[in-house]
Amino acid sequence: MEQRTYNQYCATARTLDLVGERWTLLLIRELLTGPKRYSDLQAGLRGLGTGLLATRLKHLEREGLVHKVTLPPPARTPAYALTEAGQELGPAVLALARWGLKWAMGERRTTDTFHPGWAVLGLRACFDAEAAAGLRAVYEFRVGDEVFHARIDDGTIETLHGPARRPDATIEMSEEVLVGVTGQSRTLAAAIADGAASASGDTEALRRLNGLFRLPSPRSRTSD
Amino acid sequence: MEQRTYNQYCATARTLDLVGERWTLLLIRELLTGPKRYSDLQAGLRGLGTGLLATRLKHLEREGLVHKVTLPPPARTPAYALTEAGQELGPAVLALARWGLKWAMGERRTTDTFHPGWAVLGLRACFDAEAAAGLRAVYEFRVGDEVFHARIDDGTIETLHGPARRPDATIEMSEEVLVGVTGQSRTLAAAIADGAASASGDTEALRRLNGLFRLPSPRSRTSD
DNA sequence: CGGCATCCATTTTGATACTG
DNA sequence: CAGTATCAAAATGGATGCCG
Repeated sequence: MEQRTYNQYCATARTLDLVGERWTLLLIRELLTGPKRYSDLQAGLRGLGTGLLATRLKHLEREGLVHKVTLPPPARTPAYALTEAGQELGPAVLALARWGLKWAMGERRTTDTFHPGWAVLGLRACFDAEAAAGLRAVYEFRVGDEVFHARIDDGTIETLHGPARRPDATIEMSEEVLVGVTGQSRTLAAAIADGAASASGDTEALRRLNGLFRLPSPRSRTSD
Repeated sequence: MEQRTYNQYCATARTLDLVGERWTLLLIRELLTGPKRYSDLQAGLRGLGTGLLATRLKHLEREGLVHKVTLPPPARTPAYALTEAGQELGPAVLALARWGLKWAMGERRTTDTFHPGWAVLGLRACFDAEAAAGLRAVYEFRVGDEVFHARIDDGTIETLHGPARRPDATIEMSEEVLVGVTGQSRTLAAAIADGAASASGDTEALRRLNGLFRLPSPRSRTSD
């Protein structure tokens, strides 16, 4: 089973040799918000069969982008995490996401799955480092039965799956509302203002929240 | 013939629905340095059959990322160019390239093809906007029978195929030397210093050239 | 649950031959 | 040169079955 390659001495092609196959970058997207178990990965990637998932994981492991870990007690169950090399694909994945937010989102189709983690990663894609200068805050997001948190520290952001230890502020909303925010049919601020989302915690942290993310104005590709 | 999709309401997945198929991002990479004719695209993408190239181009055209143009006189031949939406994939492609420069380059294999344009795009990937503050210069690169130019204007860079109208400086080298620079077995400055590359033109422009690009230190993925 | 193996229907792709 | 047409080889997806 020879590995397929573009056979080009080019940085882009070499990267795509490693992560350009179908599902691979989405697998990495899943892991960018923290380690995940096999079944969680399957759940996040409907359509990816168990066999292909195993193949992809083994490939990424062999190539040093992913490694197998054992979740800390009380879980003690095996999971997959990104190595440093894998983590550093974050900027590339987020660049693809930024492009998609501007040029490809549109409405949610009835056949589209949706997971809150994708929107949380979208926050990271839209994070405005300059607007966060001097801010140090942890926000917890509760959506349906999923919890995420964003840790902001003076121009840097980290978005992880799971609860925060001591969040400065907590924002809670339904999955539907988050879908609306993702597609920019409403802003997070508007959702909070009209009660579709509830926010609590440190007033100053909440006040600064709105300015931290700069969403691109959606554009149509067909009319240029 | 239904188009395959991940069926996810996620910006990354939507982007990959459009440009995630094999060869597509490399096709866009080719066009990032300017319009190209059908046969030039084939030449840059060995292994991509003519049938698939036609399919990909038609798809990208239909999706509004590429449009067909007629090259200005005296060429007057049909070519393909990126639309605004297509151009804006530049940051994503360059992010993949930056990752590859750090984590995936290694040596050139005997089976690897190489085109100077890829290295020129690599320059764009490594461009350090802060280091270019206040600089306005056009550099022309001659490698083998290919010519490119980089136009730098106070923190922005544009790298295009073809000669510059009035370059401030010209750098010339063989393809082998450029391969060495790409793989970081030697720096551009060193190549100029030891005569492997020749540079001429405005002294000030040449003096600032070296600081403009920050290459990542190559790292191994297997030993972390 | 985690993970690999197997079988099979569909798609994608790669390589080449062919046409205006 | 710019593509179409054709066909063989891979890759994918989906279902299942197995084993610890």
